[in-house]
Formats: sequence, C-alpha cells, structure tokens
Amino acid sequence: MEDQIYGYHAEMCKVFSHPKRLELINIMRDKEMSAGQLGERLGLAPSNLSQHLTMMRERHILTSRKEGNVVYYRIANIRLLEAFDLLREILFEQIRQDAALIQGRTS
Amino acid sequence: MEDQIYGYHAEMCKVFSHPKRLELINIMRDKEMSAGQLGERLGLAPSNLSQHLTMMRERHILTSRKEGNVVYYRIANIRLLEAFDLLREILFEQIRQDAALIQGRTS
DNA sequence: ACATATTTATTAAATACTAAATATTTTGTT
DNA sequence: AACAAAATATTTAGTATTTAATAAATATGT
Repeated sequence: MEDQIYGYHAEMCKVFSHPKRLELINIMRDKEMSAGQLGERLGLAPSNLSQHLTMMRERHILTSRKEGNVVYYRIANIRLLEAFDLLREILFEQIRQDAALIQGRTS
Repeated sequence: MEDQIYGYHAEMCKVFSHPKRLELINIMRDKEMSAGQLGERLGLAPSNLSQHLTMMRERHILTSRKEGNVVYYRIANIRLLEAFDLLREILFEQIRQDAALIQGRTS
C-alpha cells in the first residue's frame, strides 16, 4: 500500500521534472489558457506541447474543457502552485548558499 | 536567465520522480543515516543505492560525511520535507476526489 | 477548405538496474 | 609492525527501459 503511494507520488512529481512543464505551470498559474496560447508562450511545436498536456492531464495536474475547436486548460488544484513556489524558493536558498561558499573560500 | 532557473528547478525535482528516492527522503527525514542502513531499509542493491545517493548529492539535496568506512547522509535543507509533505497531501486530496467521483457516478 | 488540436510512428537521448571491478578503512593474525 | 581478510561504499560497463522531440497523419469544429 505504502509502496503504491510512493509510486503515485513519483508519477505526480515527474510533471515537475521538465523545464517547459514548469514554465507552463508558472505562466498559467490560476488562469485558464488554450493550447494555442500555451504553445505560443512556450515556443513548443503543437504536437510536442500536446504530449506534455496529455501527460499532465493523465496525472490530474491539469483539467481541460473544449469550446468549439479550442481546448482550454487549467491547473486542477491551486495548491500545486504552493508546491511549485516552495520548491523554487528552496532552490534559490541553495543557490545563495553556493554563491556564499564561493565568495568566502580560502583556496 | 529565467530559462536556466527552470532547468535547475527541473533537475532538482528529478530527485522526487523515483519511488525509492521518495521513500529514502521519508525514512531519513531529519535523521542522519549510513548508506548501509538506507540500503537495508529500502531493499536496494548497494551499487544501485549509491547511484541514487550520488545524484541526490549532486543536486545538493543530500550532504554526506565519512566516519571510518561508513558514510553518513543527511537531507541538506529540512524545508525539503515541507515540499515532500505538501506534494503528498495534494496527491491524497486528488485520490479522495477520484474516489468520490466513483462513488457518486450515475453510469 | 481552414483552424485548432491530438495521435501515431520513428528516432534520439536520458534514466535505471545488474554485475563486476575498484577503493578505503578496520580488524585479525602472526 | 606487517600482512591478509573483511566490511563498507563507490565506480564502471553493459543492457534495458523510459522519456522527449520531430514529422506525418488524423480528428473535429467553423
């Protein structure tokens, strides 16, 4: 049981393990955006973007809604943005620490 | 610049994208553990575990310290556990929602 | 027919695992 | 002290699997 949780948890986190998917999350935030708009902003080929969107929807990170022939996407759970921001902040802390080490080194 | 940040952010998140690495984080928490103890708990072959530890250390998620011939590992920034817990909680919310949908469906 | 988006197929690149080889430190023996 | 053996851990090589990108084909709605 617990093993399965780690598996699902890992699958969810794979969404965060690609730069363009992170950028997607960050530009979308709590807004709704069409596939076309996203492709424009991210500079991704339609088919490539669609694959990213599909994998994110499969993991329930995104929901979608079709209106005419345009498909709108939205982040399913806004709390995901908290996680995104927290991880980014941890990254910044780490970068600052590395920078401090380089400044203060004796070698 | 911003592009590079997404790259580093993604690299960091790759640590979370494997079940055993998540389990490692969760059993280690704020304690210090040796490679041997971790291998025992996780049921991983020494060489395989060592590869996971190396990639986590390269990304500054873990620090290490050697005493005699045993190497002790520790999570570099305790805030990482906040991120771990938050993501896991988001996962649970999502699972509960899916379960509710199945319960209440009309089909 | 056109616009928007997805799917499929192919190929390239990255990731993960096993097994074998290589350190490194401690322990035991003479 | 000197040496071999054991214990702990890492590194390297080889293979298999997964992930990502491009291009072509296929929907679907206007």
